[in-house]
Amino acid sequence: MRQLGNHLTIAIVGATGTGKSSLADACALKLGGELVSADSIQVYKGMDIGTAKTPQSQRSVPYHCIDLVEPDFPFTAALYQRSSRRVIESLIGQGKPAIVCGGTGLYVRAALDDFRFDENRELYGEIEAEVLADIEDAASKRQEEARILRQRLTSQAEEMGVEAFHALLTQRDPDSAALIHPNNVRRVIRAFEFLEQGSSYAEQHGGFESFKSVYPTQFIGITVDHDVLYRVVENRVDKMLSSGLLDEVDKLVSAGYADAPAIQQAIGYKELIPVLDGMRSLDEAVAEIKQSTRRYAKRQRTWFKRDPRIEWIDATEEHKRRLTGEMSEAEFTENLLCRTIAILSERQSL
RNA sequence: GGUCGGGUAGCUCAGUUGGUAGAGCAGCGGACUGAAAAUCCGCGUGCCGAGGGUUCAAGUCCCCCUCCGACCA
Repeated sequence: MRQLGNHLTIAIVGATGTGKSSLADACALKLGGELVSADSIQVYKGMDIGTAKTPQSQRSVPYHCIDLVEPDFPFTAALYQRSSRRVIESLIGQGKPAIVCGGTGLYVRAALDDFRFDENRELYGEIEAEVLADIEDAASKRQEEARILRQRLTSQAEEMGVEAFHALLTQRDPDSAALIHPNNVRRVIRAFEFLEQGSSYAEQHGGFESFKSVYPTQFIGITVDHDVLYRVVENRVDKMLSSGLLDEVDKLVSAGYADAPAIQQAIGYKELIPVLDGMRSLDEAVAEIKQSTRRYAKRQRTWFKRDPRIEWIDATEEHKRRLTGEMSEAEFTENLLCRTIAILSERQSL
């Protein structure tokens, strides 16, 4: 079994709560590989319960791309690409499979696909660091400059109004403007940033539809019917709260991270800050967390659905049995692992 | 038991002088290359509580029944 996939990278994807993490851990153990997280929030230190990071005690193999930076660090998909690829390449060098596991679609593609963020490296400068701390260093070199540009564009958008701002983009770069809805100010800003670097949003966008991985990769996706997944997700949110999510948020706030973009964006964090301030009830916040999680799961589904490389495993029945207690966590994971291995064997015999 | 108010989309409600309905939220679908757990786009048929009446035409007026709420006994 060891040889099975030792030259192969494995990606395990799907919406939150489908059971990716436990499968990926078991899979990595079985294949003698290591785990590479593809999650935009798990990269932050101190955000553990709310991001459902696999607790240290339950990790069977080394985990990478987790706890990379402090919550106020402006992390990006490009930085993720650099750090994940460094790990994957090193694992390939050692003949160990990398198990890439996560729900952030963009990060999965950044790690594995021919996505280029580095056409204009000068934005952040060359990052050749071996150590993660150096990423922070290298990034901070141009960080200030990038922030000023983005601020300038943001206030320009506010002054002009979205329509005029988009019209300006149409003048400067009609191809890119055609791809972006005027109301999507963030992306219009992004398109101007490309122009500042002498590149273009439209140009980059061209590669989106071609699903070509840079490493030989087997994609495994887990699906679960909506109603079942929603029940799983709601249970999980309740569990997070009983395991101290509120305390975790409190700690982050005390550490001065209340306004950090990561916290302001992350489901389970942004909703609880007003609770700590006494501005809203816990019940209300919890209901909102569940709702945002459901919507998030939907967006993830939409993202992964269009990737033709993914081999889907439907885990609806297994989740149902887990909910009723008929099936244990271990049996659940074992079941998914068997099906994953079957897919890998089939691939290898081709 | 009586009086008044109300029963319209999953929820909260609009609905003008009668011309067979529309907002917000929820929900669903979609997009996505340096903020992505973010950002953005699209989608509204529902026995208008039941029955009867007036009318060419009733969510809208009349009668009756029923349910909910408030008040009076």
